[in-house]
Amino acid sequence: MKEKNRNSLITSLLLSWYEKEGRDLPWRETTDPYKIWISEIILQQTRVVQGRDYYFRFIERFPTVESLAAAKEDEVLKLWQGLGYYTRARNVHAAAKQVKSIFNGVFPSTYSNIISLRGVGEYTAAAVASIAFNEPYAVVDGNVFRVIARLFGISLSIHSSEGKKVIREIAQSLLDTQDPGRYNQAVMDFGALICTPAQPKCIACVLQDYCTAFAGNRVGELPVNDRKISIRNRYFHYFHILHNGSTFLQKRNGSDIWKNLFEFPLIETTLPSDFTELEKREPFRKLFAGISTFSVDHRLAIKHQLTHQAIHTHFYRIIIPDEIPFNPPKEIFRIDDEQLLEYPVSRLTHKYLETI
DNA sequence: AAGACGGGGAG
DNA sequence: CTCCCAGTCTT
Repeated sequence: MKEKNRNSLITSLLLSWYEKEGRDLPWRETTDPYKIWISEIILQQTRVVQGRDYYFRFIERFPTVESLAAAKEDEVLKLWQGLGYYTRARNVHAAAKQVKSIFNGVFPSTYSNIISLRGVGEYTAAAVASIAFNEPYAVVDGNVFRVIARLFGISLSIHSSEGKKVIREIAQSLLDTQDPGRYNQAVMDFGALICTPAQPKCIACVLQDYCTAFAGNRVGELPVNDRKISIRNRYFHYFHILHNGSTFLQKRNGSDIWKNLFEFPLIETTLPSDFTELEKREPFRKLFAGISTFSVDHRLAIKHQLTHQAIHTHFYRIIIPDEIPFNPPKEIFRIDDEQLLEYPVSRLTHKYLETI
């Protein structure tokens, strides 16, 4: 019973803190489940400041789930350009079509139906179900993990299934079932503003007296994150080809990075490579088959640092004389320069386009 | 259970 | 440079 009192005290302190100090976020002004869903997808692994403008643009272009379902994937990706994790854009589009075909165009109103949508996992389903439909599901995101691990002194890794299970159970036990949506947003704001990853504001914390980590001087050690990421080096050599007043693009596919985004013809190597060395490679000969004379101009070198890979990139501008016929492999298509900006591209390719 | 998936900001 | 952000999906 002591435990129960402590938990309900924590919950009410969290709620009264949120009442005074909670953030003013645009998607909190709506009760439209579609818009709340979009905001939750955009905010996956993404800071509020980074996603905010994307949310406005997305909602303006696609104000309803029907409008999104009717869109072309390229346009959805174009709106997502620069935000990262492009699977979210493809999934959100696919999910809108699911809503249309499976739920008659009406956004589903229960946790189990919401989680059946593409790209919606436990977190997003709990968030939308609680905020838009008042369903009693506690969210567990990075903030919640940190807040609960510290409050309750949980030393289990946040990547272990046991750790996830324990945190999820505590989160659910803290939930205010009268207003689950408000409670969920309160914990997340608390994690984002007070119980931050680095230099948490313990001095100003209303839960200080109830925090196991604070009492044991372990705030800096929790939550336990034993993830070790290795960074892979990759070498991309892009060719901005000019021929007869047009240029050339291709679409990325497979299960690699930037799936379904566009880019210039590319040769990837596992080791650093200069142009002279590239010319000797089979992919280069295949790309420029029959082209004996062309001019080469090294335009840009960029190291693009991502979470799991470092992409060392060179952009070359290749000018092929107009009188020489150029017939690249079929996956590479010809476009006019003015059309270049209509295609969704990675941040990396966009940086190059900004220089020309 | 472990990796892959982006980009940016903070320290 | 490392860490991590309103996570999800694939292997």
